[in-house]
Amino acid sequence: MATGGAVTARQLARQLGVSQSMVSRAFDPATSVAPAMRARILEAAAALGYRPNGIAAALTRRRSRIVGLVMGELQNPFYPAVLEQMTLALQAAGFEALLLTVPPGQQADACLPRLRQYQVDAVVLTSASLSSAGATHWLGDGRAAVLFNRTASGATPLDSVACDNAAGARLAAEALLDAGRRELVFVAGRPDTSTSQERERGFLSAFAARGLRAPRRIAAGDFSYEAGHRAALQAGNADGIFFANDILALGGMDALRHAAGRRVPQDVAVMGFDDIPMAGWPGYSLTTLRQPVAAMIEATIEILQARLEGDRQPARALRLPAALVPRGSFLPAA
Amino acid sequence: MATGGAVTARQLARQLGVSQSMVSRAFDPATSVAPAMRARILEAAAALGYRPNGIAAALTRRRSRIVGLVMGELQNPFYPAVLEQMTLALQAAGFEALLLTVPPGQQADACLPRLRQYQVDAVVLTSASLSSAGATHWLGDGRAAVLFNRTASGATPLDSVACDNAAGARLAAEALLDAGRRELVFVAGRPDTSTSQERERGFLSAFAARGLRAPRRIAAGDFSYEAGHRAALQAGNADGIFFANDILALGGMDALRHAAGRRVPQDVAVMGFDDIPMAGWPGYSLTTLRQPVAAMIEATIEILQARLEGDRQPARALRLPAALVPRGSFLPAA
DNA sequence: ACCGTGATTGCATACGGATGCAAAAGCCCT
DNA sequence: AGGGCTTTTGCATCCGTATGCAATCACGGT
Repeated sequence: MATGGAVTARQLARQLGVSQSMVSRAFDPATSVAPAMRARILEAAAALGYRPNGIAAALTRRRSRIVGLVMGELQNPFYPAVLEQMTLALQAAGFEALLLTVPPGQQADACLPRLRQYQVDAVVLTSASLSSAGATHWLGDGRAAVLFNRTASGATPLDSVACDNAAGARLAAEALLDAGRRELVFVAGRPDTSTSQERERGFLSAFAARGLRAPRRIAAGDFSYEAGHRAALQAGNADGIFFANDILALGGMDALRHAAGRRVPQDVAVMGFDDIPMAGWPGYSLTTLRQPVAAMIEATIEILQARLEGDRQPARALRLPAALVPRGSFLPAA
Repeated sequence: MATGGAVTARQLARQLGVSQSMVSRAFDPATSVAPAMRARILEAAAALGYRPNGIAAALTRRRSRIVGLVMGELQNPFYPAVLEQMTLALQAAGFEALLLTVPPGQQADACLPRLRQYQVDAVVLTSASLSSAGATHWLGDGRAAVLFNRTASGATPLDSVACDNAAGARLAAEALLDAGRRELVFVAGRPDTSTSQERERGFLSAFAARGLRAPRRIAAGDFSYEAGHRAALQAGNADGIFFANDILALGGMDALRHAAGRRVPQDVAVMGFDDIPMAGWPGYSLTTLRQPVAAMIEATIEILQARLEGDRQPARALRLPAALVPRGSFLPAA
């Protein structure tokens, strides 16, 4: 805290000959203060550099306006942009973001005590999840929690915001099938993630709808470049591969071209999911499905605020549509 | 804060028949409490899920144990790993990380009031900087600040931790020259960053030392893939290009290969700086200089702690050596 | 058994603001 | 001018913990 020369509300008040409460109220737009008085206080505050002590305010208000941001998978290039936009959006909504990192694939439960200790109002779990017990306990305290880019498993009572992975993956399958590709392969990522599962389900559903037999499935095991690379080497003579995300697809493309000697897209069409920045690089030019990140973040924050204001509706799983981004790694029939 | 069912020190104390102060002291390893008493309290605390309220503690202790992490350039793939390791290291040192984002190239001064309001103990500025006035004011409050991967400009009294950009860049120049490359080009990034400036200086110094005329310089203007791509297209028939960082180099390589029809490394050797994950991908296999990220983070935190404990020495600019990572985009003579 | 000394413990208060409640001040209308 | 109301304002108190100070305790030495 190091309250070096920090001016306090009392000092400001004394100097103005008013009570400390008035200073406090002047900063709360919801309370009624005579306009002249408020102006006088705010002006003096600006002059002296006074700003209410957020820590002290949190103590009495019993709300810290701090949101915990729990990130798994930071090394996936999809997330830096999310992180950046998310912190900006939180700031715009009047929150601060406390950043926690969780080893990929691990439950975020271990972070809860620390978040609780710092009286965080809410958590956004990005590619991380919470045990059902952890979630219930957390929510029971009147705190909020939203899963971002994950959906709650089973009966875990958590709100979630994600893109419609299944529908997006189905678009991918349909585009590949419409282009006449028949030897298709799905490369799965981390098996315990809702993203990988939903994308697989959506991809398969297109085959079922057309009465085609299910495509081959290769388990990459992980959402990494290396895993995609390894997986692609097992794809044999497939003429189309849909990877559960872009980073897998990039590894896969490199393997296909440099190790397997196959041409993309002539010999094999490649599609990914997320639309990370590198997907657009000319060296890859990866056809993919774009997640509506900005809209997802906006929705996340709206849910958060509603919950903090006491919304007690049952948890919702919000899904926003993914958009097909055609690029050189596979040009869908127009 | 939402202190739902949160147990307070008083409740715990009452239940144990001791005073609230004892509970407080039991959690502070520095105070002397009868071992049996401490054990009893900690045990009961664990049973009831009590943890001291960090917000309240911050208020009395006048230290929040929160560190502001100001990030510019999050879209540069060098930073996610930094961010991840930094938060983990901060956590290990008993701090929480408050994440703020700053538009690239902008001073971080605008964040200070918000950080001050939340009584942050210290700031780590990663690829962002502070005006001299802002720094002085901040430090004057008894708070700490460390620049990471930047060095303070002019008389700004800030500690900084960075890798030895000049020495690293000189290594690059020497390797290229030793391999007989003569038509060299330096591609600069954001002109107002210490990283770009120091790398340029180091690169040039090798030429001066050998009595060679300075290499050509192309200003990319920015540390982005696109900027690197554009810059490379102006490189003409250079036989070696050193880009101010990896992301520029990747854009450059793609431009050289796909747009300029030049082979890397046969026609033109390419080197970057940072060693981001993609530099190791087979499609690029970029020879680069690796920043000692782990050591840099460790040093950052040590400085932070020393300053918070009252260290008043003049600001230091710590530099850790970068290591040459030879890859396919240019194989230095052994 | 008594005193001195250092280790434990409890008491009271402070940290900086928010807020319920009651007093004070305006305001409108008759 | 006076009564009934609505705003404004000040007072007092509380949020949950840390900590200086004084009281209490345990224990060794004589």
